[in-house]
Amino acid sequence: MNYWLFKSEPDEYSIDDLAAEPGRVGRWDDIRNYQARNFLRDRVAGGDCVFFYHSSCKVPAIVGTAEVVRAAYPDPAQFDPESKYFDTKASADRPRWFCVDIRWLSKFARPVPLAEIKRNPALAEMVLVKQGRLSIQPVTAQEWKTVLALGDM
DNA sequence: GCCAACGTTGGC
DNA sequence: GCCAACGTTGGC
Repeated sequence: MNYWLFKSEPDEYSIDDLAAEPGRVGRWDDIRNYQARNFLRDRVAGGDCVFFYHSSCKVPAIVGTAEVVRAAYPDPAQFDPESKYFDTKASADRPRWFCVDIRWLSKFARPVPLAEIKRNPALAEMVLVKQGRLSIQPVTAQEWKTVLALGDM
């Protein structure tokens, strides 16, 4: 069982949008960054736990949790000529982009802002702190526990 | 809206 | 096979 952090712009898809899905299950798609793609395709597995992070907004923060209910499968948008995520170099037998399904688990009583994470010595090694601009990233079990305690009190 | 970090692309 | 250009991401 692994821990992850998934970033999403709340204007596009927020944790409340996930909670509003049928069965609270939503598709995590539109990933078009190779590092993120590789994690998604090769490492993210069913049953893994996910921090839901709101990016590119007023207060970037970890806002809740989800679980992976379906491991990587080809992102349908890459095959759809009408989609802005259409990719001419992708084919059914050689898909380039992948997505997973996740289920809403919790929304924090209190979001844990990026600024606070950066100040916390216990979280100094988080990929979120060390490397920006990565929308799918691993989280350690210790980091998971620490952030949960901060947000879910 | 600027620009920095990262991986891929493509000209040579 | 080098490396500059480019696309994506995302904090500020």
